[in-house]
Formats: sequence, C-alpha cells, structure tokens
Amino acid sequence: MKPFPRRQSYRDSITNVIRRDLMSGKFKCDEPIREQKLATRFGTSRGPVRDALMQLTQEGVLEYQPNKGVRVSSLLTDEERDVVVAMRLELEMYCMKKFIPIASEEDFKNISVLLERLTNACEVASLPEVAECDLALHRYWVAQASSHLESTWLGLSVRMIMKYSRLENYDQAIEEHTRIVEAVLSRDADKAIYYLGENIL
Amino acid sequence: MKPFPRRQSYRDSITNVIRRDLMSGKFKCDEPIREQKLATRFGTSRGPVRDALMQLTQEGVLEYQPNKGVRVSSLLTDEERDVVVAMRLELEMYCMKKFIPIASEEDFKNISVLLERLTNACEVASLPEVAECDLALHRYWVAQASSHLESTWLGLSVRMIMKYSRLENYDQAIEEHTRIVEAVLSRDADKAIYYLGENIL
DNA sequence: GATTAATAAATTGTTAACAATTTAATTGAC
DNA sequence: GTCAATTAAATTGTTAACAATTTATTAATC
Repeated sequence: MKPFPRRQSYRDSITNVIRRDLMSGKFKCDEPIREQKLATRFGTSRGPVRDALMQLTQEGVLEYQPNKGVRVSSLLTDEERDVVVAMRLELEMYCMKKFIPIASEEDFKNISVLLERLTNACEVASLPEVAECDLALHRYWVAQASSHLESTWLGLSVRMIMKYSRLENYDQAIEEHTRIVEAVLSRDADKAIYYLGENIL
Repeated sequence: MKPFPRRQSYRDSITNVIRRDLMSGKFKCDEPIREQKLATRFGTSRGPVRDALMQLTQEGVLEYQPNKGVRVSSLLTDEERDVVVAMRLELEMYCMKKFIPIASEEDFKNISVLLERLTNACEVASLPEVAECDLALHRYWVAQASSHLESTWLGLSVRMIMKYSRLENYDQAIEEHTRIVEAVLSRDADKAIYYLGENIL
C-alpha cells in the first residue's frame, strides 16, 4: 500500500492557521510575534514556524526586521488598498474568464459546496469562518485557471481583507456570492465577471 | 563604537544572488535545485539557503513540491504575462504619482546614479547586469512611495522579466529610462507615467 | 530481457544546541 | 532621582545531526 502523501505540508498548515488568526485580528497591530511561543503552540520546533512567518512576510501580512523578528504589518493606506483591489480584480477577472469554459461538472460540485459552507458561516456570523470561506471560494477558480498566479492572488486578497472587510454584512455577502456562482454554473462569463466586480471592492 | 548593522541579512544576500542567476537563465527550466549544492557554494549551512528558496518560491520564480524541493518555475503563458504586466503597471504608476511630489534632492541624486549604472551595464551589454540595474532603478520609486507594496512589485517584475525581456535592445533601454528619469527630475508626473507605460510592456 | 521487489543512496524535513544580537534589568556615579 | 554603563535575560540566526521521504541502484523472478 502506497503511503498517502500529506495533503498539506507542515509548513503550510501552520501558515494557514496563523493567517487566519491575523485576518480575524487575533494579533494586535505592531505586536511582535515570538517564534518559540508559536512553536510550543503547534507542538513543533522553531524551524517550521520560521518558515511560516517568512511566507506570511512575503505575502505582506507580516513585516520582518533582521534580528528582531516579525510584526503584524501596519495596514495599507486607503490609496494603497485601492491599488491592491484593482490588481486583484484584474487578476481574478482574467482567471474567471479563463475558468468558465474549462470548468467541469466536478468543479461545479466543488464550487457549490464552497458556497454552501460560506452561507453557513454567514448564518453563524463567525467572522474568521466567513473570511476563510470567502477566500476559499474565490481561490478555487483562481487556482484552476492559473496555478502560477495563485500565490500572488492570495497575497493581494488577504491584505485587502485585513485593511477592512465588507464581510460584516453577512446577508449581502451571501447574495453577492450566490449571484456569482449562479453565473458560473450557467457558464455566463460576462455576468460572472460583472458580479465579481461588484463583490470585490 | 556601535557595531554597524549588516545592510543586508544573510538570507537576502543569498536570495538576491539566486534571483539574479535565475533571471540570467543560469538554471535550466524544470531543473531541480539542490539545497546542499547551494549551501556549499555560499559557504553556509542549508538553513539560510532554504529560506532563500522559500522566498523565491513565494515570489513565484520557483515551484515547490513537498519532499521534492524546488524547481525553476515554468514560465508564464503570454496571457498570464499580460495580466502581470497590467498589475505591475497599475502598481508602479501609483507609486510614481505618489513619489514625485515627495522626492528629495537626495532621491534625485540616487536615481541619477542608478540610471548611470544602468547605462554602463547596457554599454557593456551584460544581460544580468542590465536586468539588475533596471529593477533597481524602478524599485527605487516603488520603495520610496510604498514600502508596503515593494515585495509585491518585485514578484511581478521578476516574473515579467523572466518570461521574455525586451532588455536585449540595450540602446532602447537607455533611451526609455533616460526619458523617465528626466521627467522625474523635473517633477513632471504625467510625463513620467506616460514613459513608464511605454517602458513596461 | 523485462518487470517487480528489495536495497542503498541521495535529498528534504525536523529538531535541538549553540552563537550572535537585541532587549530588559541592574548597578553605580553624580 | 536621573542618566549612563554594565550585566543578565530573552530572542533571533546558524549550524550539524538525525528522521522521513524520495530517487536510484541492485537483485530476483518470470
């Protein structure tokens, strides 16, 4: 029996948990983040934690200073956020246009599941959950359309959400994403892109 | 006497060298990159090398597979490159607009030096040097305008250059950048942005 | 000879110890 | 008491050894 490969590396697991904590505001801004503390929390040595922190630094969520470690990155200015939004939109619209013609029934099923999870999270009104499901849904078509640009997209999206999230209006979030997904399921690229533009801003 | 802090961390030095090698095509595409080999080359242990490889992975220049290490990332498609170019332009134009009003005489001096270096590199026709100087010049105003978005910009720019670089036409490169810098020095934002758009594509 | 199984080598993943640096606490002089 | 210098603690940076995994080689079977 061939051993089943980890679906996620150690490094990525830790990265994802910390990222979620950051998005849900678990760390105060400019608060220094200690490697050992996280290592004991995750039951590992400092190595994988360092990897995770480094990755998040590269995403722009954390700021690194030699010999001083990392801190929660100060938030984007409003202007910077506008630029990030524009870049993300440019990228995600391209992915959506690319994705719709090649999407399989399997993809449609997966997207429906992701939408349902998002809806549930909204109904429970759990902000970190909502943020995560929101990202997971959008990430799906990005990853399918262009794995090359997935990490670029992630970096932009996370920072955009951290600046300030419109996610607090849960009903609206459900509506917007339902519209997008419906358009995707009917392979209506123009409509999907239009609703995407409404959603991302 | 206070010990002068390293102007660059170990990690970043290695990252920069490898990135330059990648841009100048020193590694074949899909060729696996071995940590130990690089470690001995740089006279360190595998730790810092791993850090560097990870950073370049996040930039999108390398591709990582768990337990298998990293490979040179397969190049962007033409379509993907177009998207990357558009995103970079969006970002860099914003930075330029932001930078020009706040630029100091010191900045002007530094930019002039960077332009001269680029010119020299072009005359010697050394592709890796040209690529590096080109990036360094553009990077200057990006970093000054928005340190938050510097690493995002770097990732986009490096991948754009790796796909295929118009840098081979050295005379044109000199001209284009001279025009941009002249516009900057005279604080003519519109003109600078216009020439930027011509240069980046 | 081709194919599979077992073994060996090479490579990455993780850890713990140590070195270097930064930060906090203590001491001492005024 | 305040400030500076000194010492101690905490934290990051680096290394080398070991574990786990993958890849290459060899052996065995047909």
